[in-house]
Parts: sequence; structure tokens; C-alpha cells
Amino acid sequence: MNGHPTTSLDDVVHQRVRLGILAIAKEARRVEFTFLRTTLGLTAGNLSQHVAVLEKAGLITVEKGYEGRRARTWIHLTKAGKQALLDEVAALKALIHQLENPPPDAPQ
Amino acid sequence: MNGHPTTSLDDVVHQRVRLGILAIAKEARRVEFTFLRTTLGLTAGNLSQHVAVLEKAGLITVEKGYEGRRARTWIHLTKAGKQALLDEVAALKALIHQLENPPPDAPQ
DNA sequence: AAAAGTGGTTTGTCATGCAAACCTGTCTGC
DNA sequence: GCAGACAGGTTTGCATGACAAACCACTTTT
Repeated sequence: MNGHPTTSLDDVVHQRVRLGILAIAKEARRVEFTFLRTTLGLTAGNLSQHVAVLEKAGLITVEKGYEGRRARTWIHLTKAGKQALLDEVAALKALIHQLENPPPDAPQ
Repeated sequence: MNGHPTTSLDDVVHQRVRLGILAIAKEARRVEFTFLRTTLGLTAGNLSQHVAVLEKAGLITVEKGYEGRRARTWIHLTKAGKQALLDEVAALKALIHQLENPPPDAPQ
């Protein structure tokens, strides 16, 4: 908890696209790959890679199956993923707080 | 303002180290290179590169001079830099708000 | 005047982000 | 029933990015 608030940000989580994935995944038990793709405005290739990074980091799990005859991929947030998201939010809040409550030694 | 909050994040600003630089630079009229280096826990080479990115983006200016006989480099936040930081914070707040006030259709 | 320190920049390397190309299977028209 | 369009992703290729090591210029110490 020492140093600047930004030093406690995790590079895996603190990334525009992945932060979006985690945030959306938190809202429901599972999220469709395609929903993420359109909501975040990504190409499938790009999303596929970010999903792989998050899965490798243990922050999400990936479920493959069928909806009728159509192949589907669903994303689930893990416990670790939920915690990582909370940590990120805590760090961001600390940063925002510091920005909005500057220490009184700022010379203009 | 459509899409997910994360889609309005700027990749130049939304980066751990650069966010730290901008946040610190906002606190004072100018900041020493070395202060940034130690506060953010970076190597000089790494910081030098991030400073170059921010300068090229017009978010900071770089002042070189002497303090006594010692070479010094100072960083100043520009108007655009201040605005970019405000935009980032606004987007982060929107994200945090959404995470803490989930829409009521979440099926557990 | 050699050595150690200060203050950074440039270089080299590996990781990352991204879209194009590709692959597997499905539906539709003919 | 099979050619072509479509759905749903994955893999590949490339350009950029992040990082530390090596380096450069100058200063202070011994």
C-alpha cells in the first residue's frame, strides 16, 4: 500500500478491453462471446486473445457448448477475477480521491 | 457516450505508468524527472520513453535546464493533459458507478 | 586523474494489441 | 445434395509498446 496508487494496478486487469470484459462478466453468471464482441466493439480475433489472457491468469473460465446446433462460447468470472476487479476499483478510487483532494503543499 | 464505459478510455492515458505521471504532474506546476522516477518505481529508461509518448501526444511539456551545475528535466502538464486526465477520471467514475449499481436484469 | 556518482537517452529484446486470413460447421437457394 | 453465404471463433503476421541494459555526458570525490 506504499507508493503511488497507480503502482498497485495490475497490468493484466488495468487494460481497456480486459477491464471491460471483467466488468461485463461480473453482471451475470455467464456472458456470450458475441455479446462481449459487439458491446465492446472488438473484432473476434482481438477478443479471443484477451479472453485467452484472462483465462490464463485465472480470472475467467471459458465454457464451450451449443445453443441448439450453434457453437457458443461463454465467459464466467472466477472468484479470483471478481477479487481482481475489486482490487482494480479500489486502486482507481484511491487515485481519483487523491486527484480530487490534493495535498495542501501544491504550489499552484 | 454510447457503448461500454471502457470504450471511451484513451489508450495513451489509460496506462499504469502514464496515468501516474499525469496524476503527479497535476499536483504542481512542474515535477522533476527523478521525483517521478522514484515515486513511480521506474528505471530512468522506462520513464524517459513514457515521457516521450506523453510529450508527443501534447499532454505534457518537457523543460530542460540546470539546478546549480546539475542537469535537470522537468515535466509540465498542458491544458490538453489536464483535460485528458479529467476525461479519464470521468470514464473511470462511470465504470465504477456501473459496477456498483448493476442493472436489475442480472440473472444471478 | 581515476573512480564513482548524477541524470538521463538510445538500443535491443521480448511481450502486447490488433486485424486479416483462415478454419469448422450451419443454413439457404437452386 | 451441393455451391455459396453465414455464424462463430482461432491462428497467424505485423506493427507497436513496455521494459531494462548499455551507453553518453558531465560532476564530484579521492
